[in-house]
Amino acid sequence: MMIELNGVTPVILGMLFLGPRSGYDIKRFVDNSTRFFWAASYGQIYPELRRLEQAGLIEGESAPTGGRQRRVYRLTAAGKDLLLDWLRSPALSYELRDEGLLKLFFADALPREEALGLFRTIRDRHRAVLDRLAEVGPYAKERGGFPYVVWQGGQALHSQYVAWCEEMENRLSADGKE
Amino acid sequence: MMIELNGVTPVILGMLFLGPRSGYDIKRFVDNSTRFFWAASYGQIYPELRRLEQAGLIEGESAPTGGRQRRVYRLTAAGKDLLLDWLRSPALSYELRDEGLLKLFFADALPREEALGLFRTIRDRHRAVLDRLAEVGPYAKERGGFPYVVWQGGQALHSQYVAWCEEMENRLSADGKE
DNA sequence: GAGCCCATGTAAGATGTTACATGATTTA
DNA sequence: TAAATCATGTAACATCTTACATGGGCTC
Repeated sequence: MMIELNGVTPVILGMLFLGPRSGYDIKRFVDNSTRFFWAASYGQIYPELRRLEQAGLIEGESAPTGGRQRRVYRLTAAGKDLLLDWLRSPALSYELRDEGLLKLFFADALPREEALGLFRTIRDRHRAVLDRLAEVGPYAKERGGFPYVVWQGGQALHSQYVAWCEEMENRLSADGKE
Repeated sequence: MMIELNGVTPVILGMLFLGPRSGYDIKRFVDNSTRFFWAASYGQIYPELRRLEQAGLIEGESAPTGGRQRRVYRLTAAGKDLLLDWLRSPALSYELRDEGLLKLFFADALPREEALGLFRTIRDRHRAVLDRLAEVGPYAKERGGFPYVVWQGGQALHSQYVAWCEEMENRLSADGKE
């Protein structure tokens, strides 16, 4: 019953709460949803599926597609309990690793024109994220519920980045100095 | 001359561009500045300082405080060049790991009241970040330049999180459903 | 003189990504 | 029939954090 949670545990429990899935399905779904704020790789997913099954938190069933092997997992009652425990736990980690902001932080080393160019580069990066979000938007909307709420949050967040870059570039271009 | 850049390389080059510093100084400065979007630990900093010195990108000088050993590094011309190369490189990684959004994503598993409570928890987390930012604000402002620009960006970003949480909680409380 | 800060450093472990291996099925 | 996709899995690698060891100096 006592099981250590690692980075991928809640993702798997949560994804299986949304419905039975294979490891492959989980990976694909993650890449179109939580990927924007929480990634997961095969190297984490497959070993963890077996660990969680051994602990009785999920149950796997062979469900081949033709001759193609496939193992679909579903959440057990114990697994649902653990998901709820995690959702109710006070811990809320937050880690950001943003090379754009890091470059901007040291941009005084660059000639001013190039430094201001960073705003455009960063803006474009977040536009690309917005494009990606727009691609998955229809699925998020169709699904509804909290996943769609979070999708809207992502839009707001990256739109804010874009707006901030444009505002800052304009402001700093206007002044000779900041 | 050919040297691999790792996660801590640009931080060290950038910090030494801002002025000569010891490893300890770098760590302390990072924790009050880039930490918000780019962390660095002793386990990365000290080995990297030696590697960069061997490569001729930085130069260390013993500068003890009384009998207390201390080694202060400064950027060489080659180091400055590498910093500029990095600043001009097109790559801009971005990774977010936000347990708050992850919980929100799976919040349909919770009773509605508790799910809405997540907005308050997340909001408080970002208020705490804003408090931390406010603490270092005076130093950022005094320093000015791009570090201060980035500090303002951090404020905008986390204020946006706070505002979004409050807006969403109100909106979803108003509807019986979303 | 106890406890905290300065200062350097590393070992061990946790974590995560990448790339590949395998093999079946579907699509062009 | 070649290429893409489905599907599982792991080994090797890269990365990063934590905790500790060491020792001097400062403050109460």
